[in-house]
Amino acid sequence: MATIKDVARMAGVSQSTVSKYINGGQVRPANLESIRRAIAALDYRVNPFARSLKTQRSHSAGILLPTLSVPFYSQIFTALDKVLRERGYHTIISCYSSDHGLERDYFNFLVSTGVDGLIYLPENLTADEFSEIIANRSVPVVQVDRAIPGVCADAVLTDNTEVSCQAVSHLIRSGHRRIAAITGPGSIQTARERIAGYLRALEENGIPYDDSLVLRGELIFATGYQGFLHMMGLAAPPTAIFSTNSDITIGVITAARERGVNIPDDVTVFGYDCVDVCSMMTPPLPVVYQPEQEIGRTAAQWLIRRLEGDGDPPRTVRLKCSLQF
Amino acid sequence: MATIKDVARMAGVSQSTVSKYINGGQVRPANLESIRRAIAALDYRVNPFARSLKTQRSHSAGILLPTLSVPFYSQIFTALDKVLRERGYHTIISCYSSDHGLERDYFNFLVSTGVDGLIYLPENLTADEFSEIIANRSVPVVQVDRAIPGVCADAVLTDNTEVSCQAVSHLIRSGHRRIAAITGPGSIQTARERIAGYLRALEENGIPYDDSLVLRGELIFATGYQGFLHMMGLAAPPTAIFSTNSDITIGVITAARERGVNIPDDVTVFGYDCVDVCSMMTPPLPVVYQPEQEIGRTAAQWLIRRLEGDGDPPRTVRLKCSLQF
DNA sequence: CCCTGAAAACGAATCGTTTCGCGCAAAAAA
DNA sequence: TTTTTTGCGCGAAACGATTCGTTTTCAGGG
Repeated sequence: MATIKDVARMAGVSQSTVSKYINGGQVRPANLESIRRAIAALDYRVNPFARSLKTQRSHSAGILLPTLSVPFYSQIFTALDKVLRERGYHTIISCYSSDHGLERDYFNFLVSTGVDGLIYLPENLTADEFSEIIANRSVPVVQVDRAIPGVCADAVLTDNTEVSCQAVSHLIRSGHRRIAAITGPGSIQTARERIAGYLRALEENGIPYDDSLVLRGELIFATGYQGFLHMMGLAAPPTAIFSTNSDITIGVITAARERGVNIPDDVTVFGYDCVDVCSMMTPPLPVVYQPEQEIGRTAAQWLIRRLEGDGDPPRTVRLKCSLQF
Repeated sequence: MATIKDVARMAGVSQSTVSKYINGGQVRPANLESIRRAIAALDYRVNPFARSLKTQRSHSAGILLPTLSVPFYSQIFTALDKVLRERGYHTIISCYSSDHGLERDYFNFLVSTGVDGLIYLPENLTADEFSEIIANRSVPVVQVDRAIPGVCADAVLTDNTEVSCQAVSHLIRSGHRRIAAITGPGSIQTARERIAGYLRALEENGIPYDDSLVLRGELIFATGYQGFLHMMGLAAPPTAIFSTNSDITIGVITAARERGVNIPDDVTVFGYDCVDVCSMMTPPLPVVYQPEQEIGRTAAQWLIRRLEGDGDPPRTVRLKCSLQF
């Protein structure tokens, strides 16, 4: 492989001039041409490792999230990636499968890999673990969808509580009084917020809270599937279910189909995410739409700002979700 | 940031000894302990750039694919990533949005980024473009799901023709004679193969081929949606539709719902991929299941083998798909 | 007590860039 | 023409690890 030295020799200039050429500095037209030719002749390409060693930058951003198998996350990623790429960054991705140990390890690994910055969708990490890994390293982090309490870093979130309240209120207006909620574990911020919205809607409408109608579990198919069976087995089953995650929703619907329970005649289901799947149901499922594109774009833009040296105090934004019928 | 030099000084040994310690060589117990302490005291971490410059390896694998928004791809990625991570590689991902220009650019970019190897799901690149980018660089490439004709590299594929033939034969056995196929553009290998299977099934069952029943378009929602409307508008509409992609299937079903066409009473739909979504339909959609896990795992394992120096001639495997009712 | 040989430490060179200060020459101002 | 400015090229010193050939260390045997 040819090096910058070879190019310099062949072009009859010094290394520094070639370097300047490569990085867009001023070079005399005559030299410019001979360097161009030498590079072409030698098929020279910059060695990224040497460059990074010198600059201490890799032009890469780490993305740490639970999984890409959930459309909500993969959509966010797609939007992220587009923006980052346009700015010359590539993305190093890590999925920790909702495993606390892996989450910590990958976070660590990612940081020591030399990423310039990090976009992070947290789940189990504590503020202490976070600080310990980041230590006195200068790696900007943008949190997405959830924020670790006590961590000092940007966060791009959604208005879970607000939109959940709207969704449940909508069910109440449609005449439902016994409304179940199937959601993620209490350790996950978004799950807590969505339940908070659910509770607020009940309260605002004077409906007493029934503990047996709220179910928490992992954010997976089985939670919805079994949750549905559980709810239908109650002495007084709900007439509507607020399902706060796409996998859970698919589980709920599959269980209903297998049991011959008709949606929405026998029980109404309100979903979250994966709008296209919900809208292909007969009739379409009402659903909470989250602005994945905007979330991803915003997070990427914020990270880039930090990478360009913005030292302002961390900020948080709550993007608006909407109901889709 | 502390360097290996600082550690050496504090521990009272030479750099090379510290290096040996880090990389798991033999070190005298006394030194071992003092190095350990120095590293902890200084919070020293290996500088990945310096290491890579020296070794010319980054311990990273590039993944180049059309998008992660399609479950089939994201599932493959998930499986890939797991295997690679376990072996200490991180993954740099690039989605080219089915755009020929981006595909070429990102391929180039990825290679010049310094990845050790590449897992590649190709779409538009020609063998010439491929060779020009790879040139005399020693970056092993494993192709996935599709293979560029004339390119000399490993390929992990599925038996598209075979399973498509089975699917269509199944429809025929159920009494269908007018079966439509909605599929990807002819430029995509898998689309061609699936149509080949469709044709073989017709032929084996003595059903004449009707050109108006085969529709090619992009692998997106709109193709299915409009394809469905088109088919139903024919003078003699089909009684079954073989839909060879998940987004297309969702489009087909949405269009059917909006038009009040009942599936499967009015028209039968046979899907491809996204088994969980298909199985939540009432009744479940029959569907071709592709072994995403196995595809991803195999590709990752093959790449690792190459990275470990395996110089055998390239191989190709066709993994078996199955029908799911 | 010395010698021997293997194990481990050493020091310097190297990987391929970028950067910094200096100097020269040509263009602009006097 | 002389002086000042400006524009570019040059050479050498980093960046922080690994590696290689050589020297030191230290048991154990004679």
